[in-house]
Amino acid sequence: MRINIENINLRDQIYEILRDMILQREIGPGEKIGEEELSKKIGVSRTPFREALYRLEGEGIIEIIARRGAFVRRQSRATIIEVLEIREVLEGLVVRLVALNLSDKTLGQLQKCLDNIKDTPDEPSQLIKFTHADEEFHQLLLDACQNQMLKNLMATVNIHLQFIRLRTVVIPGRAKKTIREHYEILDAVAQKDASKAEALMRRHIASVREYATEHIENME
Amino acid sequence: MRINIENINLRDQIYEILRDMILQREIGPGEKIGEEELSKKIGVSRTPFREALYRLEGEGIIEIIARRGAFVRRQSRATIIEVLEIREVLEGLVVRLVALNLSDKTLGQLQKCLDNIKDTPDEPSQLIKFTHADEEFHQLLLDACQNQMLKNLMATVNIHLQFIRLRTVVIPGRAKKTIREHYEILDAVAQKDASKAEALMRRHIASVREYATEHIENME
DNA sequence: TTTTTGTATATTGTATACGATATACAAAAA
DNA sequence: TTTTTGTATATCGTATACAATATACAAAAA
Repeated sequence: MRINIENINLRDQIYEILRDMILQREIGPGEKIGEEELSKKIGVSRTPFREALYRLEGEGIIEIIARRGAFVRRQSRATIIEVLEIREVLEGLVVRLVALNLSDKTLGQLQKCLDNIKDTPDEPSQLIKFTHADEEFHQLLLDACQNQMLKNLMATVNIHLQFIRLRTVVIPGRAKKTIREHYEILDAVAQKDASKAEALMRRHIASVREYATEHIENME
Repeated sequence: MRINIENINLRDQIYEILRDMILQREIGPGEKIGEEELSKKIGVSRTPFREALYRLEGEGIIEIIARRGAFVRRQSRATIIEVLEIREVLEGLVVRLVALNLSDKTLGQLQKCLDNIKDTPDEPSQLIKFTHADEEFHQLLLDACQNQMLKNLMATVNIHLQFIRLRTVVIPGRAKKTIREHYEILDAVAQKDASKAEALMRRHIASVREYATEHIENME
């Protein structure tokens, strides 16, 4: 018998470092990832570095062009819509699964998450709080859904989403609308009405998608 | 200006070779993929070989254990259900998108696909034909949906499905039921009733999932 | 001046080499 | 006989070395 200690290897660590750097815009869309330069800065050789790059390419985060280099993909309007279409059905599945298998602990966490933000005024200075609350609500649901593969897929989808999330919440009056919809979803989940929860979540996400479809002309 | 010739590099080729080998059961579940041995047999060094392995791990196809090796993942009952839950909503999205954007060519191909098989007797000796027709129907829909990211996700999902597809169709009377359901879906698509098409597809996939839930005790 | 072409340089793609660890097996102890 | 422990071997993880090509820049021609 043997305890499976964490798989400590460089490629996994580098993968996460690069993913986070792209997420945090330390490497922006269209920018090149120089192997020699960045791997040296991190302090590893190119071999595990390139393994990480290849996984990122598989997830559609970067594009590797032979003998030219690895580039962070630009999010075109079409790509954003594609991601949001997928997000709609996957988030719907998440909430359906949660409704079918709800623990008191999860219910409490969701409730608290919404209650914490509900009295915050919808002002520009507070927008980051709404963004965090929004992300936390969806993340709590994801953590509670008992489908590991779905969690993995959503992790990738969320990377793509990160590029537009701030822009979608930042609309006058949108923050309060989001919270109202979250409460409705939570009610359905609490009643274990999986179909209703899924339908509400899909409409919630779809409204974000429709906004993006109309307003985002070209993402930089 | 520069024409983007196919990205000819070894890691992409090796990735496809390994994926197909696993798909065709040339390397079975639980089996080890020896780097030295197999890369030598293919005729490449371990470097691009390992890059391919790392992408496969990211897709959940294999598991890499540090200093032990890469192993084809066994499909547990829980994993199969996870995949089928995801497949249900993604296939639903596929058919919704196709209904919203249907070309005459696609409609013709789908029609022909079903007509070709509809008079085949539902006998054990013919089962492989039903399997092929089933795969072709779903693949035609996927090809026609205009969401590249969805195509990529479904490609991965389909690898996982490959392990159980034959077992799900092989039920007395199931083949004819499948064709009937496919015709109903096609009708909804032809009428451009996206919601109906999606709902029918989801029910269709869900019935496969329910069968798997009940009957598959432990996949080898 | 503008365009073209050749060469130097930098960077990626691939192979090989080296270091670390898990596994197998044999030998010794209980 | 059974269990434990030490060592040899094989295989994986990482680093380095070499090969191929894209890019930049300079020189020459138009």
